[in-house]
Amino acid sequence: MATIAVENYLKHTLLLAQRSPDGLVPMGELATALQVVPGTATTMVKALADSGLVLHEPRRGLRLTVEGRRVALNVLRKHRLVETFLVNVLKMDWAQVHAEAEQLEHAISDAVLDRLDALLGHPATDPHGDPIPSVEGTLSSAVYATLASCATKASLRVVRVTDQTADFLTFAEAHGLRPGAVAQVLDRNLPAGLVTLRRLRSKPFALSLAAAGKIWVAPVEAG
Amino acid sequence: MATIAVENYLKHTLLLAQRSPDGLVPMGELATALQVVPGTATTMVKALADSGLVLHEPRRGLRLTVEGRRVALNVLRKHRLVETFLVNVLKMDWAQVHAEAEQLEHAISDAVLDRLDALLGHPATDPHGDPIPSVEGTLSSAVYATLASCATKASLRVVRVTDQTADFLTFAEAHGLRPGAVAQVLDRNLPAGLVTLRRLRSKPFALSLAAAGKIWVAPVEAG
DNA sequence: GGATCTATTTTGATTTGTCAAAATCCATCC
DNA sequence: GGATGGATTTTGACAAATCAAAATAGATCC
Ligand SMILES: [Mn+2]
Ligand SMILES: [Mn+2]
Ligand SMILES: [Mn+2]
Ligand SMILES: [Mn+2]
Repeated sequence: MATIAVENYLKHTLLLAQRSPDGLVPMGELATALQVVPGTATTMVKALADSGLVLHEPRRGLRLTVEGRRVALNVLRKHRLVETFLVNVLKMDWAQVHAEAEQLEHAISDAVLDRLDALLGHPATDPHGDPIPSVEGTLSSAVYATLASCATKASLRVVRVTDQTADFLTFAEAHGLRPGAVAQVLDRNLPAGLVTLRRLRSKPFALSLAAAGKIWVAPVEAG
Repeated sequence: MATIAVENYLKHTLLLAQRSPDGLVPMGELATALQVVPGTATTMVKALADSGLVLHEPRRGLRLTVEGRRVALNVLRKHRLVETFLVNVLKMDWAQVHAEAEQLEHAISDAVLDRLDALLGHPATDPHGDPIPSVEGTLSSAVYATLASCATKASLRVVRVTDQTADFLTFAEAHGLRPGAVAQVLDRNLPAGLVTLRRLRSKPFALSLAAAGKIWVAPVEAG
């Protein structure tokens, strides 16, 4: 069985590999994500490579093997289903559940996972709009526009909020920016780095381009 | 924060101290319960004593400090509430949930614990009839008769099944011996070590005195 | 092409939790 | 009172995961 540390290394490797065309994850990015010093990541990655869970290309980075990806997807599925349970069933704050799931993802058996999945009605996404890997190991990689890149004036549906920090999620929540909400970009001022937004029947407000880029949106008529 | 190992040592110390009038737990019993060799338990207990969680009386045993007992009760509360959740909400087999809870008890935060407790309606006992410690840290120590010690012929209500092994629980379940069930002892043959039992409107069956001693019962009119 | 800078790796050490096996204590039994 | 035996402790070793700091490899920039 994979230890908690191994599960965390594999899960973060999967997440970092997503935004890298060749799936190669630099050692430094992995170390930062896991909050360890670079030397620790190197040591661990070599051990993971010995176990056949990753391929280590010295000085270039690492990538998951098929087996490593299988384990990582299972952990990610647990993480996101647990978050969904905590929000939908236990009614916890969506800003808190990431930290909780970070622990629970390692303690839940596959048997409990299946029951949770059924109880929740086999959800496709978690409370933040993050896709939940299927039991078979498929993970949606759909890419959307963001409030920093979308057309102005059009009505758009929020589909995903890609920042797990409690502060950002609390801010988003306060302005009604959760998956399902409808909003339109009134104005985008690139020199100032500001986006002005209005939710359906609410007062307009502004946020930075950096913050806007974390909110993914889709046309209202779709799905 | 206490590590998983520390939490397990404290929880098992609490459980073993329950059936010892002075609360002193011999090192060997603790080692057996935790499935480690005696030397490992000695080493760990000395570390726990340094942390102020137990008192170590060399060659005699150990006992929990007030702080150690507080931590142990919190872990036990998590264990038993998780078992209750797994059986009552996720409809899992009561023979499986002990092993699941053994992991989950270390991954659940106090915030999640409170929500679970509310969702379950603040239960007093878990699916096996084991008392759930209160948030304030009180734990019922009520002692009942067992099918090995109770009066014969009288109708009795099962209140607790004190063996967590899957085999025994599956056997008990198969004969309807779960908390709430009503049964009577038809006969007790001490030389043969056999107890003959009948549940309400069911065929009589026999089990060993050892097995009968694990089923706790109370008069039907009580509680 | 050589100096410089940065990411990565290596080295040596530490913490936590464990085992195997030897040493020791102490209660009990003649 | 001394021998015996079982429980406990000690000793030495090990695996997993980590850090601090030194060494190294590559890329980049004159
Ligand atoms: Mn985690
Ligand atoms: Mn999420
Ligand atoms: Mn446990
Ligand atoms: Mn129980």
